[in-house]
Amino acid sequence: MELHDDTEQRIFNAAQRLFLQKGLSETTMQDIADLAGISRTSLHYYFRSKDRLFEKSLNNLIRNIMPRIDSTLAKDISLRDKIVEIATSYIEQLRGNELLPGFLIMELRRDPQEIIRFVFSEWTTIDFQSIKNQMDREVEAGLIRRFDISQMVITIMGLCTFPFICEPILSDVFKALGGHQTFDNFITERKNIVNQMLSLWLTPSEK
Amino acid sequence: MELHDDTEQRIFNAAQRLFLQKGLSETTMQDIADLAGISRTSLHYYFRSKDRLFEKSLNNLIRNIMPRIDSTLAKDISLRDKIVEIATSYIEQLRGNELLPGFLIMELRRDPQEIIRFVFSEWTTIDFQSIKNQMDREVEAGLIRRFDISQMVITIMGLCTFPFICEPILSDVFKALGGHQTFDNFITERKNIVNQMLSLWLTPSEK
DNA sequence: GTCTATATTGTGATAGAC
DNA sequence: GTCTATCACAATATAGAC
Repeated sequence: MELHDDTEQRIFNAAQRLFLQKGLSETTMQDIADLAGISRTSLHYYFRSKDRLFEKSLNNLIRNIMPRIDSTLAKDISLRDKIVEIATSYIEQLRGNELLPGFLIMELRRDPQEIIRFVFSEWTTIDFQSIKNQMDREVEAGLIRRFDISQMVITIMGLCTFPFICEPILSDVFKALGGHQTFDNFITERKNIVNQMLSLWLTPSEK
Repeated sequence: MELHDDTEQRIFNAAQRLFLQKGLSETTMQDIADLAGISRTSLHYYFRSKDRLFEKSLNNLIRNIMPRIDSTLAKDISLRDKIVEIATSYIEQLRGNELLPGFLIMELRRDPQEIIRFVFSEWTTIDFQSIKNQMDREVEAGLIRRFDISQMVITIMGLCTFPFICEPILSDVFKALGGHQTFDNFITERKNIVNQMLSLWLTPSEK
């Protein structure tokens, strides 16, 4: 991301923030111009159209949306430990990007193909075969329960992202349920729960 | 829902379907008129404005969005069995309403207050105190692990809704991961997984 | 590079003929 | 009730002065 000058960067930051919060169609060029402190028409000088500006924002935002798993998968630890580490570090990753999961889902509804293309480009570096091999070995050795990778991906994403998706209403839910936690505490506790749930589930049942 | 005549019903159905698919701002009165087979201006005769039409659609759609839990909670079974039954029957409930979870999340981003009001109106019938009492008794008896109700709600919603949210891209994911399942099989299998995960997690660890 | 002025289109809404 | 004609307005985008 080498942007030519300061103004261009300011516009880009403003656009990203607004798209992230409100999505494409609810964000107007006027909104972006106001936040960037520039006149509406000048946006077109830097970015030809709203669509091009959005596309650039999307490409930048979407990079933080998937769990970073390569380094964990490369470690020499059990598959169960890898999965738990992926999930908990994903929660940590989302902590600084609370709005990303909701944004992803809005995009997924608006243009599923766009998301598919991105997800696949992320997955080219992942060696699924070696995951399956490790699974075979550890199932054989009675260390882990066999699982379907698609289901695992959906499970992890659901467990980790859903609190962030619900963040706008969570503080009211806490009140209703008699609790008095902060969102931050909730997320910290969440890491433990996800850790436990995945560990227990992946442990093979003793016959 | 007693609607005056057939045309009004047709409009209402068209509007609901489009709002569900594309959300409020991406749906135009023209879209609705086309799908209902009527001229654009005639919509205003039946429903004063787009906002009123959307509000009526929302009130109707949102009723199927939360798990139906009252009858399960009233049963004379263990708390663990109640939770598992709530989750699995929720998945079954969503089967006929695949688009609802995504719609809920779009709404939640557009107008969180609206969703909060609705969730609370749904929860007035729930006796949280009796859940807590049952939990106390069963924790005492070593039958269940103590859990936080907010976390449980988020866990169940995340596990159950996320496959439906991802439905538009799931068939491509199956291909990429070498699987060849249908979405329907995936959901059936999902019920087992959610059942297992919740059961295992709620079982107290033996010391 | 940045602005003012303007073109163009799409959308929600109303008035009035039939 | 349903349509045609029209209004009002907001939003993207372009042209051209400076």
